[in-house]
Amino acid sequence: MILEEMYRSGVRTPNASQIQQITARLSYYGRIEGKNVFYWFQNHKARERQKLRRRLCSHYQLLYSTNSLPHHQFYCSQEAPVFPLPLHHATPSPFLHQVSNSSPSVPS
Amino acid sequence: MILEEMYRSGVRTPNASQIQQITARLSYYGRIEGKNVFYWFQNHKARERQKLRRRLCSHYQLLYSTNSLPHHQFYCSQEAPVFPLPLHHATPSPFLHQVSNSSPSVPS
DNA sequence: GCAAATTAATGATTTATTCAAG
DNA sequence: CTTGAATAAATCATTAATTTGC
Repeated sequence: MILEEMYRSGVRTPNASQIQQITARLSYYGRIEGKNVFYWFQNHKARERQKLRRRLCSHYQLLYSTNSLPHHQFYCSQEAPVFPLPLHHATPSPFLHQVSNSSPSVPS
Repeated sequence: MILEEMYRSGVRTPNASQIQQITARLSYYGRIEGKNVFYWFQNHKARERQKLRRRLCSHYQLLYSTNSLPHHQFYCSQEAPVFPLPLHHATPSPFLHQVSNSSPSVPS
């Protein structure tokens, strides 16, 4: 419960000193080592991502099968949205505009 | 997924004809233009760097607090790789074993 | 009820990848 | 181009839950 609370409040990859603290706190309840805390966060983070990915996956499969929509933005990790969406519409930003203008090597 | 596969296999700044090819391939799944592919690679490259920088940054913070090593000595420093952790049983991998011996920073 | 068998969850280890430094 | 370090992803191993046949 303590670890999940920490995870919920944003802890993902605690550094050595954080791990120290957490371990100290948990050791009240029984024998535990820093590596156990380390592994817990590794595994928990990975498995949360996995769950999210599965959810999105089935969602997009659904969309795909019903609407023939492309399933862009397949999964997003907490800190880094991975697949950007194709822009289907209008008005590129000035910067983008400039890039595309000065770069005929990247045609539409 | 396709783009990440390409990125993983080394594509970073595709040239015009590469972008053309990629765009053609992706257009199977929906509307997409060359600039979207171009931007994707720009952004993905940048964000991967960002992530790494964050990681290194927190690592440096840690070292500072524990060892007071200057940045440029860090990678050469003999002691103080931080993670992976000690194994307690059976034939640990050479890698982990070596690290755990030299890494007191996340003790049990 | 109650073990054996099966499935799910969790802990631990290995592998693959990323960027930057040399 | 190679190497080091961090760590995400995949996998292996073990423990907990659940199901099944009696």
